Amino acid sequence: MLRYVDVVIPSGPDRAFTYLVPDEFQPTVSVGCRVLVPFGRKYAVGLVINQPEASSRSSLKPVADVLDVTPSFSHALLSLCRWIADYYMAPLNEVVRTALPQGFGGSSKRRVRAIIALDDARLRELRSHAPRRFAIVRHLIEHGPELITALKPVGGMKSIHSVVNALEREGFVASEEVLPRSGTHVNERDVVDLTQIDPVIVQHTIAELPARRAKARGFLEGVLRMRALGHSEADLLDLVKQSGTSTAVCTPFKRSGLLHIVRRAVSRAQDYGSEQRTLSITLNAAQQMVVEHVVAALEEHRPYTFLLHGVTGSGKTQVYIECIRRCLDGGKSAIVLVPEISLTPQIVRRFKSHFGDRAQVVHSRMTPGERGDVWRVAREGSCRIVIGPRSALFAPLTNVGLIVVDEEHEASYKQFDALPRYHARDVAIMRGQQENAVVLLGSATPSLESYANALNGKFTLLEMPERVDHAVLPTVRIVDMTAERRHAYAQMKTSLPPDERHRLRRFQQSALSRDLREQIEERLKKKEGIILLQNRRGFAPFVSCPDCGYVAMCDDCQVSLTYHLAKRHLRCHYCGHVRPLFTTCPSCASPDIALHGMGTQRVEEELAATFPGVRVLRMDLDTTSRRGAHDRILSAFGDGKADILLGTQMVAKGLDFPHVTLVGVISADTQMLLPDFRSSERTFQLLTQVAGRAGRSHLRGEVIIQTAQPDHRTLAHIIDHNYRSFFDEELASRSELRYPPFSRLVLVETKGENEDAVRIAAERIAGALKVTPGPFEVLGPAPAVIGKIKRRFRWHVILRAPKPDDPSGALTRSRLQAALASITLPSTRVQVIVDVDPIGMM
DNA sequence: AGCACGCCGACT
DNA sequence: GTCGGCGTGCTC
Repeated sequence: MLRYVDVVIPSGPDRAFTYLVPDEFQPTVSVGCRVLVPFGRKYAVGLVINQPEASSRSSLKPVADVLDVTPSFSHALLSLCRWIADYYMAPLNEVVRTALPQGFGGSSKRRVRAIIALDDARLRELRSHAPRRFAIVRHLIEHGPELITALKPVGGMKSIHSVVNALEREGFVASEEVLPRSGTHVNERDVVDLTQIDPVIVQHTIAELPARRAKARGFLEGVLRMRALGHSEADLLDLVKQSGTSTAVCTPFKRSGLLHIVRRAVSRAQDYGSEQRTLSITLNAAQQMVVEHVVAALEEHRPYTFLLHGVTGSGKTQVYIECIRRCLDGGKSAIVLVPEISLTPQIVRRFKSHFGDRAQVVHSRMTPGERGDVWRVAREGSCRIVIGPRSALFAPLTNVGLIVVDEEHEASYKQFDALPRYHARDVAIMRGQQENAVVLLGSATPSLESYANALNGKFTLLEMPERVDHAVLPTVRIVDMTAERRHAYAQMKTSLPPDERHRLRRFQQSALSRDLREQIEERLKKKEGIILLQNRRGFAPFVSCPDCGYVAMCDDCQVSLTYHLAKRHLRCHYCGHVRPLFTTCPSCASPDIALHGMGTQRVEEELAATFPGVRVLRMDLDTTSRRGAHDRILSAFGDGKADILLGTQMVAKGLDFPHVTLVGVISADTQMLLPDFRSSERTFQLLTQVAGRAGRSHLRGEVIIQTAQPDHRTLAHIIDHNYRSFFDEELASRSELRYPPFSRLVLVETKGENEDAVRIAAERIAGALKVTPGPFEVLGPAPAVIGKIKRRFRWHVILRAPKPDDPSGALTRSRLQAALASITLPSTRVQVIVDVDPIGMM
């Protein structure tokens, strides 16, 4: 009998803990099950990762409860978590936490209640000598029991725990642990069983009701209405709410047998109201070919990775849908990864219309409960397809046959701001390997890494070079904004009186070149759609004093503040702090301001001034922060309620509006000039993607890219729609500079409020690495490009390991681990962050 | 990761 | 005596 379990605790430290298994749980507990365990003074959800034969410890606590009948984590999923922990140098418990739905890996919370009367003499005494403690007790008496976290602001103190402990010792309060959410308890609701109803009798009852029972009448009428609509069940609470009564109305009806009320487990897993019927798709020859390759691999039941390179508008989604259908026909399930931003209702509806409730969508706007429901139905097998961003990768589906990674080049697949810092595309490939599943990566602009893998034989390359329905790729033109500027300057000068000409030093250049302006004019006349990209939000990205050169900076971050027009304030795009625009320069008291650069708000304003009456929809972080705003903007544009869709990179992703014939890029420069070895790749991807929004029907599309660097190499490949020539050139440059895919990078960041401590930590880490012999070079230490974010200074050390010297990266990781273990940090308040295969290095 | 505990110093 | 700030150590 295995009487012990090793448990990792998602909300705990980076270790496993051993527990005893009481006899009653012996039959149910196994590796991969979630358990509830006593941990310190709390109860925590844990995951069984091992069942050891024996334990050397004398005192072990017993498992308090088993939360799964069948394991939540299959062997394959658990070993995937182990791989992530190892490869990304992340704690296993953190990996498990990300693999579980939000909140499912929690621990108990302490709830405190008062056990003293308000008029007690001891309380008066407390009031006089410890007013803050008194405030807590009074709050508890007045508001009832509270979680200790809710008490923090009441006392206005930092260390609330010791205070509550003291109060508990002295008999003022008592506390208990509230168990964490575990997902074992299904939500239940009361429903009226409409199949058991005789409408004639109900009608009769309604007629018999006395006049004063108008609400009961309304309730019964609601029941009849639902039945007439063809429903078999009606939610009791909904009926009650509609008739403005309480659940008490139905008790007499229940007793008389008029209504049958049953309790139902309900799931909030979305129902988009779509039918289960399977729509047929007609695939063209190229699409058919791709599907056949994938299906052949599915039938082999061996891991296989395909890279589908299909130009924008080549019909990749149809291919995914057909592949998934064939996967389901083979009795297997599927996962579809999509970048968060492209989880538009358009896409969701397409999947839903083909697969109905067999497909479930997870996205960031869902509540934790909704996500938990999807996870549960995936586990139970009632849903076979999970669609979502990064985290959908961990869906507890069994028998996964296919994993689709749409837009595989998207940077958002790499988690960079939390542990584990994993790349969902790469983990998808790993999950495919471990579960003998086919992985289908799709993109119009594959990442350099993936395309290189396709050429070297690790992946199989599939191509769709043509658009569907005989649509053709748009023509792309470059407009030189420096020439434009010279022209505008000359014009402005000649229009001024001679004695003022020499005083003109600066003028505000227009966001729109003459060429773009003419094209917009033409589309407006023809009622064709226009999309404009300006990848910067706000009005002016930086603000300065024209007299002394002072630039408004964030106090907490090393970045300039952006002026926002709507609220007329300055905002930090890193920490969100806002501050009013200065009325006089804080440095020299000059009353003037200079607004520099061009954000979406400024472009919006100029469009309104240039084209009176034009209807512009702006789509950026500021207009899409509210739930559903994103969708509202897109459907408004799709319905022709606006002429121009203007926005940041959001407008580049996966949108399909057949009436759009013009795409304008206000400025390609910000993207091209970023100090990052991937900036060319990003530029190519962003501009190709946004260009792909034009001409997706029989109407020919046109793209205008404005830039101050018309000769930039990347632009030539975009004009030609030539991915391959871009790839070859960029690969050569990566080779020369020894960047990925020729090497593997690991970024080590130190971070903290004490600048010296952060610097010293980085120096020690770099020092230790430099004396560690290993197949890598050490770059740095150096301050990060953005040297401070949210008051915390940042330093970087970069490891670069040529691929041939350390193909798996294992050597680099173990040497780094050793180096980190060998040093002491100057302060515990310096954080060390390891990012394997970093995506951004700013 | 919490959380407790022990120390010092500021403040009542 | 109360509280914050900080370092240190523990959780099966």
